[in-house]
Amino acid sequence: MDPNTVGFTKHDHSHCISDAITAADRMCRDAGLQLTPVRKRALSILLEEHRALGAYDVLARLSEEGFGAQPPVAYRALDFLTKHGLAHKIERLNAFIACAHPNELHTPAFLICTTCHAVAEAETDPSHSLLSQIAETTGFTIARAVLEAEGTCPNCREKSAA
Amino acid sequence: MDPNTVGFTKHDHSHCISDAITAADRMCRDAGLQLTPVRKRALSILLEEHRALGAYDVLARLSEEGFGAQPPVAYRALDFLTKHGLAHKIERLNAFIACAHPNELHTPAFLICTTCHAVAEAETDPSHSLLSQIAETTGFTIARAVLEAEGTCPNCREKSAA
DNA sequence: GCCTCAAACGTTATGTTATTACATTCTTCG
DNA sequence: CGAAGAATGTAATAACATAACGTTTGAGGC
Ligand SMILES: [Zn+2]
Ligand SMILES: [Zn+2]
Ligand SMILES: [Zn+2]
Ligand SMILES: [Zn+2]
Repeated sequence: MDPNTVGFTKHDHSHCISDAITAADRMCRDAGLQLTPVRKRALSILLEEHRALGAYDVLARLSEEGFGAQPPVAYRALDFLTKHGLAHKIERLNAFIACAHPNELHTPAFLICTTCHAVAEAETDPSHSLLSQIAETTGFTIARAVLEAEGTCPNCREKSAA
Repeated sequence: MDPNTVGFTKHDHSHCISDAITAADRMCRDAGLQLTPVRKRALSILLEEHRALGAYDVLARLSEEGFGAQPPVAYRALDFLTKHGLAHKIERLNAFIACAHPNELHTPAFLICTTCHAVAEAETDPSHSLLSQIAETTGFTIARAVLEAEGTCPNCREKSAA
């Protein structure tokens, strides 16, 4: 697996935001979805931070910029983004993060560093996953999977060893 | 995998509660832990229901029975139970469920039926898991994993087909 | 058995996350 | 244009969770 896939590495952040927005724009156009100003701004806020943000964090920034100030403003935008694969909810944190692999259909897995609070999104092969196997043997049909691991990222591990 | 492992099947419920309580009693004694009345009752409430209960559901039943009526009463009991492997938190539901495999050290995986709200706990082999593999290739150290799948259980699938 | 101290418990208060309900505006399309 | 549905805004409330502090209890040392 490409380490970059997993997000604990440095990268060209200025480009990654604009690229993601462009991709989202095109995806929505192609799918007949409305990437409205609030929704687009909510996505760019998540992209800028590059970490998991609570709905109220997003809301605060949206309302500063003239959008509505009530919770549904943030929750609706985030619902749209998560529904269409542009963002994901990290259940363990009750927080949201921009998708690192849009376009591609995927079952994301997240690695959450409890020290620096970085969150990396890894791609998984759904057909080989543990849950799929369990589901197969029991007759359960999976609609959505949550795969999240908490622990220490390589960077923090290194620092604590030093 | 034994289908019973996974909890969508019928079973001898009267025994499963008392057995689990007995096992918990012994486990706590052996480990030098105090399975106090609130904690024991919280566990039996989870066992009786055999599904995921919110902390406030547990609290309501505890307070009816003369225990404290404030949220920390429930949260503290549930924290104890989850910390020592007698119960688990289902992150997707913000709810708690009695462990189906106490004693054994395990990384539980849950199958959540969105129709009947049953929750089954399956055992996993941590070393073979997807997350472990990802972690290994990226240098991430996993402390705790959340594996939850939402979908349709065999019973509900059958009914909807009929 | 008695004392000490940490753990457990109870309560008040508050913080955080999320939804319901309803009025208004914008878009789409015939 | 006009109807229908989607998107937005706001107010109110529900649901989930923790902080802080005083009191009780009981495990473990003497
Ligand atoms: Zn970036
Ligand atoms: Zn880290
Ligand atoms: Zn378990
Ligand atoms: Zn079901």
